[in-house]
Amino acid sequence: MRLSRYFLPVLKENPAEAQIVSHRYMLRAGMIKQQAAGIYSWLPLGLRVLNRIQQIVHEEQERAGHIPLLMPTLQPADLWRESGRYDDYGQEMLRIKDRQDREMLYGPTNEEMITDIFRSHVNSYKDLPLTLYHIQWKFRDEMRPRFGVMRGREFLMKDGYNFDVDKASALHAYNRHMVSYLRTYERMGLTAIPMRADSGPIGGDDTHEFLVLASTGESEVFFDSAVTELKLGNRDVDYDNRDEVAAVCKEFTTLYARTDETHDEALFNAIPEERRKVARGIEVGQIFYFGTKYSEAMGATVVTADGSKVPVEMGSHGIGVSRLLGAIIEASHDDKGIIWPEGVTPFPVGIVNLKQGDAAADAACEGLYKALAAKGLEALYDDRDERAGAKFATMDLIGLPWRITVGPRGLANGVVEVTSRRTGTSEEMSPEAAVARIAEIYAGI
RNA sequence: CGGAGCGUAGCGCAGUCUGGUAGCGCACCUGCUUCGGGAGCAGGGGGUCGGAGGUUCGAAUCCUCUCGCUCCGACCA
Repeated sequence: MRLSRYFLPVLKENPAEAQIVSHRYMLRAGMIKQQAAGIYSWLPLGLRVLNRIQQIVHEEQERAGHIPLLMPTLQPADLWRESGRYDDYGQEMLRIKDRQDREMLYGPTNEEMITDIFRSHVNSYKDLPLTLYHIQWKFRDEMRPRFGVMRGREFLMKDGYNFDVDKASALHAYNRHMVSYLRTYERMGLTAIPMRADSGPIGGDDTHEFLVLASTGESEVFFDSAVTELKLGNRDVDYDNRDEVAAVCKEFTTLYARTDETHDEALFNAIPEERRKVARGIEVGQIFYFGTKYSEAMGATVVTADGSKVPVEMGSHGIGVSRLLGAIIEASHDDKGIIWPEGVTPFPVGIVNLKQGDAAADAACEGLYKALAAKGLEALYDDRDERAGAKFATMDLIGLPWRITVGPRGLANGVVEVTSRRTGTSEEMSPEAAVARIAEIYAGI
């Protein structure tokens, strides 16, 4: 993408309404525009990151054997009357009437609807296990939206629902989700710690929240510092192997890590003092096992091998997709702007032409741009007629992890500069070597 | 929903207390110079001061109502 033809409305000054760093940078980098309290338009740069995150979520869900579908944002009230939640949900649910005076709602979650889909089409234990998920906009009419996309009223969420014939199978689905989530967050450059959580109004027995440590987090968390060292890495987990999946879960949930809801002072104090940490965290996901709460209420049953009819065992599992943008920025930025991890960056690399209009510089930039494109890497080429300082400032703000700087001075020696946004270190090399370097960095991503 | 603030040009703000017909910086447009970390000079365009009503010769400024947004708290992906 050539910046001169792109739509990237960056702001030099901090908008007054933005109090936390991720909100400020998302506004300043031209990623979002607020339309009402907790409701945002996604501008091109923000949409690119949102799409990257969605793609990673999809890939990891499908790797775990979960099936994507898409349910609507609007739902009929009657479905929610079956579970009893139409009355329970309260003011947070946005209720609407259509022209026929039918009661509708803008979905805050989809347990009822997915259960309806399931009961309409599945009757036998032979069709299980089944996990269906979607990534869809939700609306919760929060009392107090805040912090930009971190607590919006309209937000994009991945929500998945497992259907299993018995509790052991459902718990395997729960574990499968935990492992797939660990991998998902790691691919986004995040350390998200699963913490034993409180089940809240959705109800259920087993539940973990995934928290990203950040000083601006809304939850207080207590943990053994050793949990932050755990990494899933590239290990090849067989998602169908119950013991293997359970072992990974055990590895990641044995050390103490809890939110203030479930914190146990006595257990916490048993941790060696130097590893005892109290911090704040951003909740970026949650997994639940809730058994037959919805299947019983809504008549979602299957016939088992012995011919009896049982309500299916269920769980639901969510990732706050739009919130992740904020969480990633909170976890990865400096005083100049955002620092995107390679996995989610809107563009893999930026090209800065220090002297637009200089024949050699222009030609070298065009050459780099095309050579990168040929390797499947779309660079953001700053071809504006701006001074070097302005171009650097823009690149630093929007946070592309790698920058290739091209100027007449370097070209006279046959070199361009490759700079890491994270470390700030630069290395001179030929344009061909620069392309190869960037391609190598993104080879596994 | 309780508490506290704020709405003046695209953005950041001053002006409001003490009423006299709107200003600064950035951004934008034109020209010249400049050009490896948000350039300089000169010129220019842009605002029914959130909205409605009221007081007054006169309202951004005083009064009433209203809408919106932000922050703290209780609730939440």
